[in-house]
Amino acid sequence: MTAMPTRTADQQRTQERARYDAYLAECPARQLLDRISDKWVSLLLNALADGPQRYSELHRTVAGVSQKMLTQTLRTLERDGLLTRTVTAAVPVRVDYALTPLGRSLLPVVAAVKDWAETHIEEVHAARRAYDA
Amino acid sequence: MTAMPTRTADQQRTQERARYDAYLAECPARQLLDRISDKWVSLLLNALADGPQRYSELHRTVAGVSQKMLTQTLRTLERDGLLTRTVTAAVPVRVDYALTPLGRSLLPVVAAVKDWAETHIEEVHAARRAYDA
DNA sequence: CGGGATCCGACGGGATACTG
DNA sequence: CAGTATCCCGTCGGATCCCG
Repeated sequence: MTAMPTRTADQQRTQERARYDAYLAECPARQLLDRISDKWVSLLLNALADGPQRYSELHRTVAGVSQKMLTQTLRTLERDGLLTRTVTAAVPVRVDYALTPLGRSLLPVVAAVKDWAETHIEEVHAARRAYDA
Repeated sequence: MTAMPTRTADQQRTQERARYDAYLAECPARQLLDRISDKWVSLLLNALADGPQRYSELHRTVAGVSQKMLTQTLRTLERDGLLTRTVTAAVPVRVDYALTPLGRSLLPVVAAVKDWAETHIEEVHAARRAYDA
């Protein structure tokens, strides 16, 4: 019995992929992309850019979002320190959301994405038409 | 029988959400975000930033990606005019991928995201720790 | 070497109903 | 008003096998 490799090539690749996944999980850029690429995050950030808004106001401003996703998205943004949640005890209750300085510092990044998109989207569409033909 | 509204409030909201979804589908910024937020897109863009690479090279460079997703992602990027696919007839076949000027113009945007992430990720992590406590 | 085709499990997210 | 809880279905993406 000679020195057989303990792991097959497949097992090695699986392991490497696991390690790469772990690396990506730590990668700051990856984490931020996962955040702002969320369907509702950039919409909410922009909605709050002009000042604080109540839950129901946000629900109206970002008309397409469901209650579940609105709440869930706001929670994660609060957890990440990008916005604050202020509860005013009253009847009925009042909850205001506002950007933190950290959240506000993210606006230019979102704007950069938006700018590239609006400048080059027509080229992309043209490329698609050409490709599909 | 008085003037009853034909649609209930629920139906109206459903319609509005449909309209909003349609609006988002057309929104350039949304489309771009959907692209670059794809798990592998920014990785591939960066991998090709230093010059063209073959399929197998990309497969090794971006170690975590599966064949399926690598091919699929490259196809959509090609369709969007962000990179080119060059087949060299030979045995075995050789396929090279390279960024187009349009794809290259996207690099600064990805870099902006990366910069914010690396600068502020620690604040985000701190905020999470505080929130979880 | 560079894919295409197929199957299938996980999960993201909408709809709905209920609550302090 | 501002949520929470549950169900449920569609899609994404990995695994696997096959091909020119």
